[in-house]
Amino acid sequence: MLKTHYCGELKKGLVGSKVTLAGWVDRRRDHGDLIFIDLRDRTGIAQVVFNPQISKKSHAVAEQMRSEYVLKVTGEVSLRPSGTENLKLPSGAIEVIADEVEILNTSKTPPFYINEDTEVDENVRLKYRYLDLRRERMLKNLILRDNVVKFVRDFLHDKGFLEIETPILIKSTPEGARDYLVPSRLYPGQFYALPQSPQQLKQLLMVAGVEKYFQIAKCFRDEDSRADRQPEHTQLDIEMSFVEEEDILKLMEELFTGLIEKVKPDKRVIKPFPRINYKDALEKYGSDKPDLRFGMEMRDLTDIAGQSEFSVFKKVVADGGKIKGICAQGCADYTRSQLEELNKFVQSYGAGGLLTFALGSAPGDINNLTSDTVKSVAAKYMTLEQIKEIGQRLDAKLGDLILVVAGKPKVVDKALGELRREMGQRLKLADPNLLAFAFIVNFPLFTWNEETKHWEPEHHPFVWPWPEDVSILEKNPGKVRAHCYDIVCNGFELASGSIRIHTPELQRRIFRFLGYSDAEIEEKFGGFLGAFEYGAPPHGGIAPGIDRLVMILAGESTIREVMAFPKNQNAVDLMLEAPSVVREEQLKELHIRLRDD
RNA sequence: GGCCUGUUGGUGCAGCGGUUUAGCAUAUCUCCCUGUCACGGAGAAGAUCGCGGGUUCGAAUCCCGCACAGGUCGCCA
Repeated sequence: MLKTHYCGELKKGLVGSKVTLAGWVDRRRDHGDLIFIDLRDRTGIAQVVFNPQISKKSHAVAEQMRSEYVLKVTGEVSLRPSGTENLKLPSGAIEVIADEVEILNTSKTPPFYINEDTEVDENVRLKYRYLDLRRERMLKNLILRDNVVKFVRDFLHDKGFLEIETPILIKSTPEGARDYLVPSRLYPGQFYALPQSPQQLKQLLMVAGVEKYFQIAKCFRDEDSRADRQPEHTQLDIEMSFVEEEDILKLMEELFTGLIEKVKPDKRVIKPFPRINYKDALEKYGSDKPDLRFGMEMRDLTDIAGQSEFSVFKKVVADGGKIKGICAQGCADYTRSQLEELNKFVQSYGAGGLLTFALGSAPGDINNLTSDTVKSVAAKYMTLEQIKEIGQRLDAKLGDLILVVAGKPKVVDKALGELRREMGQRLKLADPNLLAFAFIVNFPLFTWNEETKHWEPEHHPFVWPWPEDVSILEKNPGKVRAHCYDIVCNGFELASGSIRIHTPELQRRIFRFLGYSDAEIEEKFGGFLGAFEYGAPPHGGIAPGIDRLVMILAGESTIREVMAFPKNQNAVDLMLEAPSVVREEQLKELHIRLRDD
């Protein structure tokens, strides 16, 4: 090794000993005769002093040093003269008096600050990601991610899980997201697909008798990116045989609570994780991934508001719609332009508009509400009693603002749910140190797609329906319940899993119901179903997203901040400049001719 | 594909129709400095204000189009 110690290791105990450090120039402070260098490596920063009276030669070298130069320094660890200690640095009580130094490499002036935590344009950061990762924030995120993955591996190994790799080149299947395809050289016109997840493979491992499997698995989906979605992401893929839903949930709760305790002990977790029915989540929060760090639950007001003379409400009720509201505490003083902003907000989610009731001006009991202190366009078409009743249902007080959306049930839930999220953020209702985990359970097996006019799997086609519902599978598909569960945390879907179908008959029946012909089933899933003829055990699993988990733990707002080399929103790697054109010979080998359209 | 936001020296920001010769901070370069730690001091260099059109006597500033980026809807079993 070119070094005997790491910068972050230097402690008072080493005073008097000779050490050799190697790292990067974080900062140089040149006092003419005396030069201080903050030397940085992965573990931290150590101050190196170049004194011409100790070594004229080293001092001359130090005069040439610039930010990010790579150095090897040898010298004695010394206590700093009293009064010059730096309490901000862990190594601030000591310094290294350099007597030998070598510049291992020079550096151009970096395009942005490595040694300061300032916002830098993400294009520039991604282009120079190798420099961006030198910054403390990124290094911390990489270390956190390593800690998370290590904990998970140890935890699952202790529980008897086998870590098994599955291939990256697999078969394209219908359903789900758009596949990334890889052309086959040996088979003209044929393609591999990159896995959207190792779903079928892990089920086949259960048929193989592995019983407890996990993998830190790369997954690929050729869909548009978001703050929490990238073309490739990492899942903790888990599958177990002879389990019931309860076993998986218990395991996950133990994993996550243990993990937080170990890697983020400063975060608060509510135990046990609440379990919320899918239907209730939509009803109360308008989302299947609610942020449970704050309340502000939605309440149905259709029965009250529908009684009023307000034409908007009457029409919505006549059309079979519903009317729901939330209560924003202390927001009765919102200005017209603030309200208009919120109106636009709900409209962007398809709602006709937002109806507001400002309840008085000063805080007080809702029963003291008077008609002249209610501000709302609907007020004159409603009785004071009706407005009070709405307020009571939403636990509102005087001084609060009631926000109401009316329309088609799905649109109301979506728009008001997003508004709840937005208001929670504006009012800073969510405790940043709280991790509000919850299980979302009792999903329906199918969901009706209005556009294709088909029933589609709510989750995926391998989910085990409740046995007592199997008889109504074809007759009343919307009523079939699924052994399917999500883990949500702070408004993000962190994991998704299910107990799987393990008999070929039922699996075929589901495929047929979803509209596949027997020939298609054979072609797309023949191998998979064949395996199930040979004693497939009951099994199930779950797959938490590592990127999202680490993002939440790191307090970051995009998963790009916890990935070493992410792509931008348009799926471009700005550093490698991928994707790129390839040589004509490569295309020829792959039997590919480009279309020009 | 739709909607919203942004684009000003290397980086971060200000300027939002007229003494602006585009300002500030920081980085960079030169010189000075033996106890700094976001060292300090003096000086220098560095920008056709994303691109293209238009309005105007006059545009970084107003309008239109385009590009790029971010957020989001659609999409994401």
